[in-house]
Parts: sequence; structure tokens; C-alpha cells
Amino acid sequence: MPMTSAPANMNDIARLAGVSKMTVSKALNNQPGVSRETSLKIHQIAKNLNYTPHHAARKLAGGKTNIIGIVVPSMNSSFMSDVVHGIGVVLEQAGLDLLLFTDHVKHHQDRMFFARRGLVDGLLLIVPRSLERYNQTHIRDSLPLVVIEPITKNIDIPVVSSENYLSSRKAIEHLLELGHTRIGMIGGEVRVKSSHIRLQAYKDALKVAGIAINEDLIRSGDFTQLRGFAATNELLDLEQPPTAIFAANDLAAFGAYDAIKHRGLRIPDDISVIGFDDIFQASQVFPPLTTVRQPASEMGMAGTRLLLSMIQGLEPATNHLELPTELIVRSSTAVVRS
Amino acid sequence: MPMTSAPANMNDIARLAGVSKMTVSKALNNQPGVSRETSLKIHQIAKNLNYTPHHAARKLAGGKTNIIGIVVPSMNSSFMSDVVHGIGVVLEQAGLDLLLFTDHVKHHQDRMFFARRGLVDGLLLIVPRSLERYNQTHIRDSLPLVVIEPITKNIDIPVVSSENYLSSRKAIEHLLELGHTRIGMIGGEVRVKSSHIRLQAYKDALKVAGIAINEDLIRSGDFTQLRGFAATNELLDLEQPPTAIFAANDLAAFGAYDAIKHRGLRIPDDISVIGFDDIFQASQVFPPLTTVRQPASEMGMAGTRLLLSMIQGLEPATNHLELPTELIVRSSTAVVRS
DNA sequence: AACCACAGAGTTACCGGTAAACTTACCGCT
DNA sequence: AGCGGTAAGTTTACCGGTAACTCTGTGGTT
Repeated sequence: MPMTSAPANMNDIARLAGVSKMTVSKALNNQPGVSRETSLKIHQIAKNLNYTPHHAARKLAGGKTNIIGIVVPSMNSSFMSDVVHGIGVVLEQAGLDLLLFTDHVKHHQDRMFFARRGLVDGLLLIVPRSLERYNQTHIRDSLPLVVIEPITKNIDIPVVSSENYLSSRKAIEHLLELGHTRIGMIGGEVRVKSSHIRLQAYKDALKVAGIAINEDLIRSGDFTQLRGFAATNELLDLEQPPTAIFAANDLAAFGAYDAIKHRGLRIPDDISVIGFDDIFQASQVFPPLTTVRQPASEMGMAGTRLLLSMIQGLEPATNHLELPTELIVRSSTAVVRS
Repeated sequence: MPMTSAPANMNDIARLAGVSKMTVSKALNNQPGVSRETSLKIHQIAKNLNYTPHHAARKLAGGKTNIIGIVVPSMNSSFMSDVVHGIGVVLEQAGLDLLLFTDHVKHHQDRMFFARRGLVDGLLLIVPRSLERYNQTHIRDSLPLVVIEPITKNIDIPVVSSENYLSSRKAIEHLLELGHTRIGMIGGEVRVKSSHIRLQAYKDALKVAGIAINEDLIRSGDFTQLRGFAATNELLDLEQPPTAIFAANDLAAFGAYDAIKHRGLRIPDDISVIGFDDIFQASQVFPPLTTVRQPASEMGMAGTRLLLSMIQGLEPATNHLELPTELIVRSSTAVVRS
């Protein structure tokens, strides 16, 4: 594959237009100091030559890249996808582009980060596993950072998250209103901060309702469907099985679906199930899953706005933005029967 | 957020080490022409200063970026995730980094592409919706390209894909061996090439087995779980419902699960289900899904190797690489009973 | 008539690296 | 002694843009 002809650059355009390179730069960036006539001619020539600005050169010259980077741990989660969508919306309005890095390649993390220098104007970290790498002055000083939904304690980087506690309370209260008193809980991964918050909300909601905590009804989980399946089997094997199950995430709720249906029980007739996240699939399964919707898209939007303001040199307005969640009642929860 | 101190650059290191900038460049890139002693000193100083190379400058100076870009349509598919993993493995061996672009932001596609110039050494297009944008000489000339699993007819860009036809045949033949003769089919999205191939394979396999094609058993699909659910209901409502269902993708198979279980039928006792893709969830549902595994990871690896050779200036060895698939027999298929 | 403001354009320097050509100094050989 | 070879460094130029300054001519002021 021989690279036949080099792409056109500003010098080529300048020569053809009979002006200096600088004039071309001004014209293409719609800056003042160029007559309408000249500008039009330059734009026309640029188009003919299929000119595209050389990103690296622009950045090197001290300009903005007009690109912000986002770092995701992996790309198989619907939550991620929604967050990214929100980010895209804001960036589009602002006329910026998006670069997506993945930390998928484990052994490479350091290099991955180093490669970022000089590439983007700012970085959005989404559900980062570890923040130590970024939480260093020499990094924060050279690149504006914003974190979305960190799984660990937060640090000196501005954070955007959602109301884990309140919404978990709402979920349980929804079940209580339907008359459920024996409510099973499938926890999340222990290393993740939000898992503990959701469990605590479960306990608090029951306490407030005057229901004693039954540790048998609390099963550990790890956010997987397989563990959700197993945990639900454990719950259903109890002498007094629960009439409703609160899963710390939708995937675990799907595991519960599997276990419940496999025993010939019906959702929600025999047992109610409620999830957390509202991933796309939640509305696609049968019966459609009642769940807590995390405002993923909005979180992306808010985080991006925050980052953009930081790139413009402003101090971040807040250091922690917590967005409201919403209970989405579909068809997997119903009034208790037994 | 004041940017207190600029990051260290090669000049800083050179000054401290008492050598020229060029010597620093050679030392840090492990090139010959620097004594072990000097090199060690330079590396030490670089480390102390938290030096990280400036990506844009390196690229601009005519060097490689040592980064290849990949473009994915969205990031919510497990197939994508696996492909990316394979890419990561090869890149790691080669010592390159990875940049992930998403075409998620619809209205922005043109700009997204232009931003790529000068950013990466090559581009991997994964399941691209449209290739017209890339299939232009002025683009192909300026950037090595490889396509993984295009959904449309292929063009002048080297392609890596998998054996859609053969594996679909294998899937049906597996069902035939289990004694099934009334096999339902849930198709894929019509605009996607592989959907037609899978349907054709279904028909051919039946024909070879001497079974007449019953159009009632063939239901259109769109790769979603919801449509899989509906299509399966249509199939089960037939006077002579199928004893097995072949879904053009795993998600549709999950929809089939929902419909089947909802009627109180059992998988695989009453009806067998077979999917396509082997997404992660396929092994996590109950019962674990029999499906055709696409060698996603291997496709990523092969595509990356091809791209790397092109970046080194070699002509691509082949213009179309087709990788073998594998039938993964789990627990959703069994000998026909009725 | 002298002066100033200002739009349109050009000049210069620089961003942070790398390639290629060039300089040394030291080595072993004939 | 003179030679070529080589390892260790340096110099120079350049990649493709942008910022900041300078230059030039025009038109309006006083």
C-alpha cells in the first residue's frame, strides 16, 4: 500500500490562493482579519483539495485539540453506552470531538495514560476502577479531569454520581407499598462503593417500616447474571422464601428471572423482582423489569459540561454533583399474594 | 484549576543531563548511539521529572504515533468487546497503543473522521454500518485501513470476517441430528448481509436433509430480544409449532427463552433453542445457550496483524480473511421428544 | 496637511519531538 | 604514521499548524 500523495496542507492552499499560510489559518478558523472574498476562495480551495487539518500540528502549536477523551474500563455495559451518548450530545453542541480510550488492556495501563498527553484537552473518567494513577498533582495539573460514578472513595477530582441511596430506598419502599414484607436482597460486588450504599438503604428502609432485618434474606452478589441465578435459588430454598427480590443490578435481576421461572413460578404473580440500572435489556425481557433508572445519559452530559468549563480555565462550580434517579415501574412487581 | 507548571519535555531533560536534546530522544527510544551510562542517567532524570512524551509532537516530527485507532458503531455489544480484546492482545505484543473512536454521535461522522488525521498510524473499522466514507482513494491513501465483519458488500479495503454460512449450516445440522424436523428460524436485520447468509444456510441445510421449507416457520427479526420474543410467540401459535428454534443472534434467542418459559414450556425438554454469536451472557442464562461462537477475539487479532503489516508498508497478504466458527453445545438443545 | 484608527494581510518564532547528516575521539591495523 | 571504522554526540532542518507582532493602504478627523 504505497501512500501515493501526501494529504494537502495549509501551504498547498496558501500557494494556490496566492496568500500566506497564516491567512489560510485565519480563514479556515473563521477568525477576523480576512476579507469575505479571500475567505471564500480559501474555503473553496480547501474543499477541492480535500483538506483536513492536521490534528497533531494544531495541538502542538498550542491550540486546543477540540477533542476530549473519555476512559472506560470496558465497553460491554449498557450504562457506559448511555453515559457516552450523553457526552456526545453535549460535545456536539459545543462543536468538540470525542476520543474513547479503554483500559481493557490490563498490562498497558501506564502507557495508555502516557499516550494521552498532548492528545486531548481534557479527560472524563467513567466508572474508573482505580483512581490513584490520576489523582496525582502532576497529572491533574496538566490535564483537566472529571470522574463519573467512581467506585471508590472520591478524591481531589470533581465527581458526578447518582443518588444511590435515595433510589434504593425508593425501590424498597415501592415493594413495601405493594405489601411485601419478606424482601430478598442480592448484593453487588463488595469492592464497589455503591454496593454497600444499596445494601444500607435496604436495611434502613426495612427498619423504618418496622420490619426486622433477616440476614438469611440478604445474599451476596457480584453483579453477574449467574450469581443472581444462584443467589435466587438460595432464597427460594429458604423455609420462608421472600415474596419479592431486590437485585443490586439488572443483570442479577435477570438471573433471578431464570431461577424463578425455572421453578415454574410466575413473575410478578408469585414473586416480584426489582432491579437497578435500567439497562436497555430491562425493557426487552419478559416481563419488563421494574428497576431504578440511573440517569446515565444525564450524568454524561453533566460531567461533560463540568469538564468543558474547566478546560476554559474556570474553577469547577462544584466538587460533587449528585443527579437524581427515578423508579421505573414496569411489570415485574405486583401486590403481594401469599 | 490553574495549570501550575508545564510538564517536563526533552529540553528539560537534556539540560539536566548535560547532553543535547537528540541524545535524549535516542536514549528514551532505546536507539543506538548512546552509551549505557548516559542512557541510564537520562532515563533516571526522565523518571524524576515524570516525563511523558508529547504525542502530537512525536507524530508531527514524522514518526509513527505507535497508536492505531479502532472505530466501533457503538459500544454495547459483547461481540465488540471481544474483538477489541483480541486487538489489545496483538497490540500489546507489538508495543502499540489503542485509540477507540465511536461513531455513536450520528451527526458528527464527518468531523469524527477528519479528526483522525494525524492521530493514528492506521484504522480498524469494526462492523461498520457504512463504508462509503472510507472507501475513497484520498482516504485510503493517507491511512492504512482494515475492516472487520462489514455488514455490506465489501470493497477495496481488506476484510476480516467469519464463516457465517458454514456455521449456520452446522447449527441446523446439529438440530437435525437431534431429530428435529420442524425448525423455526428467527431472522436478523434485513439490511445486514450476514442475516441473509444465515437464512440461506438454514434453507440449504433443510433442503439437503430432504425437508421441505415451510415459510410459516421463518420469522423476520431485527436482532433484538423484544422481536425475538414476539417472533417466538408467532411460532408457538402455529398449529404445528416447531420443536426447535434457530435465532440469528443470541439476543433474539433470549427473547425466545422469555416466550417459551412464559407458556410454561421447558428448554430444552419441550423445545430446543440455538443462538448465534456466543455473547458472554449466553453462558450466564438458564439454561446455558447452545450457540455458534464467532471467533471475535481471533478476528480482532487477525485484523490487527493485517493492519500492522500494512503500516509497515507491506501489501496486504490477502484481501479477505475468513475465520472459522465453532458450535458451542450447551444445555438449550436436546433430542426431540414429541 | 498631518494624524490616527483599522481592516487585511504578511512575518517571525515557536510548540516538542525526529531524521539525517555531520563531528569527534578513540580504536586497531597494515 | 596514516588509515578506515565505529560508537557517542551534536547540529540542522523540518513536520503543520497557531500566536503575536508588524506592515501597508485606505478613509475619516481635526
